[in-house]
Amino acid sequence: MKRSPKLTKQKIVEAAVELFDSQGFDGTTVRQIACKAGVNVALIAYYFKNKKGLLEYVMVEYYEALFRKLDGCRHDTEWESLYDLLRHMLESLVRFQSEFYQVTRLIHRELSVESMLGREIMSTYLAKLKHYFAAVIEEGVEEGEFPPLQVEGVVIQLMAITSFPYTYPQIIREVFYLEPLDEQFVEQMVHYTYDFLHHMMTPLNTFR
Amino acid sequence: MKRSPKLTKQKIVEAAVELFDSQGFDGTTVRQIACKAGVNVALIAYYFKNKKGLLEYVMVEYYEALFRKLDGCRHDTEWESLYDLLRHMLESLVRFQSEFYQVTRLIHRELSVESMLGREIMSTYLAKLKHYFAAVIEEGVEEGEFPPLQVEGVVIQLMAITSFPYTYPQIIREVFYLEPLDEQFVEQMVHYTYDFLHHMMTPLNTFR
DNA sequence: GTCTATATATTGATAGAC
DNA sequence: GTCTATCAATATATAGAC
Repeated sequence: MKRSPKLTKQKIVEAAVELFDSQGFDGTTVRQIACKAGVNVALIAYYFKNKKGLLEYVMVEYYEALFRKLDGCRHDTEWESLYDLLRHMLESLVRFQSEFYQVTRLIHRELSVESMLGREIMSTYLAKLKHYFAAVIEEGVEEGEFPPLQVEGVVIQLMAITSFPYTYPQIIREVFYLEPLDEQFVEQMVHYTYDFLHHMMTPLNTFR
Repeated sequence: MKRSPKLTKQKIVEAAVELFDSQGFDGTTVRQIACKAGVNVALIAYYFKNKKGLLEYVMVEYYEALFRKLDGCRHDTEWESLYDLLRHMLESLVRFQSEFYQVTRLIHRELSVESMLGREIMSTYLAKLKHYFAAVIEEGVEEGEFPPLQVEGVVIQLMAITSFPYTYPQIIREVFYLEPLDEQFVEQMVHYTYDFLHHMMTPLNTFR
């Protein structure tokens, strides 16, 4: 029985995302993926060369989609200040991470193990992500819209705040009894981020 | 050739920490651990029952030490306000995570995979950690030292900010070109955390 | 406490029929 | 594109000598 190639490939990706997310990359076998996807094991090698190739495909797809969305903030939406743009971008980031929460978690986890692939992802996509936000902040500082602030420090903390609930959703669930995927929580998260930003932009602070 | 049991056990733990940290739990074999520790493979089962038991031992040891240190903030050091105590506790947390950076990273990573052990660690130690900080903040709010604020939200963000550099040290290194284990960086981190706290305590903010 | 030797299972990947 | 069958490597865990 032949199947549409597009469908088979997609089913493998979906199964892999689910299993990599819940069990980790090394904790997942190609057989489990094939079984969950309802396809033959050999098809993983056919479409993705090997298990690592499948992981790489998922990671690249995720970041390409993220940057398409962030580019949309720059060009599509109307923003009347850099502060406004920054808020748009941060909200987009939070919502993207929430929407693709499984890939978000699995990427961050695999990023934390020492590997070639992790290093490549960091040097390309994470460096780009940092630059997207740092550039806007730097521009705001230069134009006098923002007070002088340590750009890198702000970006690190923005990354920390926005990623935490989606890399450790179980902590949010089992320690704080909140549901990180609820729209209510997402709005709360966006609010937190806005507040943090607002504080950073308040000149009277001692933040250096 | 007989060896001191204390030494052998410790050598296994040290090797395991290093390998679990860099390669992940599932990515590490008991043979690698035994080899790195310079002991026989069978001794892992002798001392820790199995690989999972070794991981559990490392995690429990880490959190027990952390809480001993945090308890020290409450009782040993002199603090003249709850704000002061909170700062002491946060600095202790940051420095502890920096000192045992390998275990910090491996625990956070393994916490992000769906497992019985992870759930147990969360429901005991992370819940306790949350309570340690939440209790001080709540006390401060009740006594009027702090303005009214959403305690849980503050704790989530404190956890996010303080843990990020030690769960993703490679991001700090390869994207921001900073060394997360330098005393200079640690001081910067403590400073960030203090600043965040200071902002939260400033009543004029819109943080709810 | 420490070792060797081994049982048992499972892994990722592929060759080749269809 | 999809399948079966299988290879070769590696995994954890343990039994039993020392």
